[in-house]
Amino acid sequence: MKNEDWTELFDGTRALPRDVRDRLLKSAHLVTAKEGKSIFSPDHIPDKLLFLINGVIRVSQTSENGREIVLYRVEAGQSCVLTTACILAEEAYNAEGVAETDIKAISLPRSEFDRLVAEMPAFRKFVFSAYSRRLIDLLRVVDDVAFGHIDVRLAERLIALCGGGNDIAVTHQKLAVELGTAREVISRQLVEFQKRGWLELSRGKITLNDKASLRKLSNN
Amino acid sequence: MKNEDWTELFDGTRALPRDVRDRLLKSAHLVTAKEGKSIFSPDHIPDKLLFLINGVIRVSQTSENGREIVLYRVEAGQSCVLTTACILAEEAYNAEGVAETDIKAISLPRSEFDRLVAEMPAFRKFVFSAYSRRLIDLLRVVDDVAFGHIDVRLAERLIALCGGGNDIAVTHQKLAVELGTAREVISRQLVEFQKRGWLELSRGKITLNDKASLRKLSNN
DNA sequence: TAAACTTGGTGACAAAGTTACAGAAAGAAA
DNA sequence: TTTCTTTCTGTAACTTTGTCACCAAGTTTA
Repeated sequence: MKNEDWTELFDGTRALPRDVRDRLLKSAHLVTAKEGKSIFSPDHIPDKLLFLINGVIRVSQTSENGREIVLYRVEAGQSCVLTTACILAEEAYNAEGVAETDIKAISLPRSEFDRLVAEMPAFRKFVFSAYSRRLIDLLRVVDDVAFGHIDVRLAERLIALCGGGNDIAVTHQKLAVELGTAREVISRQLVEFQKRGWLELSRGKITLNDKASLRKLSNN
Repeated sequence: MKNEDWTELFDGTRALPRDVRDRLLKSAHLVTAKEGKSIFSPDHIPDKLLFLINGVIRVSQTSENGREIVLYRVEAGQSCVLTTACILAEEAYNAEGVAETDIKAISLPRSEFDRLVAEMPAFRKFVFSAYSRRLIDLLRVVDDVAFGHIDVRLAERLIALCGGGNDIAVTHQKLAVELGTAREVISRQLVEFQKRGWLELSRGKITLNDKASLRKLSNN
């Protein structure tokens, strides 16, 4: 991307008056990160608000005994509010954001963030909207983990990850992290799906043969 | 409580200038609800911000198949932000807030809420603080449900619920809802604790005999 | 090529959730 | 009071999920 007007890309900034947007173009700056880079973690909480232009940030949580669960993903056009939330709260938490792809984002200083929230109703709405989005994402995770069945959740996730195509490049361990369970549980379930002819397994790759059945199991 | 200055009771309003507080005393009004009353639910989302003066609101989530889990509690001096969050997001969610005791609260109209967030840094900080508090509460719930062991979680909850004393007036079913599990699982675990001499069971009541052991199991 | 690491397969077992009842205690109705 | 009804608890059998231990095949590194 050329050095274009990124304020055009976000709901929260597109609606702002021209002079404010020009101010933003000066005060904020572009940051990039390679795939796999940690964007925030308990050790490293940035004091900026991130607006994601390109790529995906995967936010996950790791337990004491090392198991991990994916909470949600921040996609292009969205902002990463968990960090700003957690600057205020001084309680311990163990969520981490990792660049799932190479990413490009706008980094907005806290002072400017505060000022925008104060002065611009459109921006305020965007921020609150982002918060509620994440709250609801988490409600969904709680529901899934507490009450969901592993076969349904796995089918759901496979459909979500294939993205139009039929192949998914993913290890059983990665899928286990998606759902917050153990690798063996995923392997078992995948073999079961394979027996039903719904998919083919190979090292590091899953080929979906019968998306309809998977979709049916996952109720979408 | 007499018709006092409730703005003194909240972090978010105590720090405001006198004239703003006087304005609030006029625009907001006192609401009360009896124990057991539903404060908000998917069917009924109030468009006000609630400031809780007295009592406790229990926020829980119910699954399709009827099982339920307690997410967190809103206590006196806190505000109930989940509702405001969810007005914006149009996605479905199934959290409900129920008055766990008789409650007394201040109801602030949305317009006034917006204005305060815009104009008053102290209020803004309070609101963001409330959001992050809930986000972190939910992170904790996810961690517990996904990775926690039921004996540890139950011990923890028993210690939290006894509140200084030794008796807890609660049914096994209620405890199951606290942890998002089944009644039978709780019964089984309570019998185990009883065998170890940590507590006594009777209908609708649990008497803790050895809080130290429970506390040790729950790692606090 | 050999060694080290990653990925996946498997069996045995433990923990937690489900199903299906039964009986005791408390409260309401006759 | 006695009977009926509801609520609460106990329990056994079974299924699902999570854990542990270990091995084998593929991949990368030395």
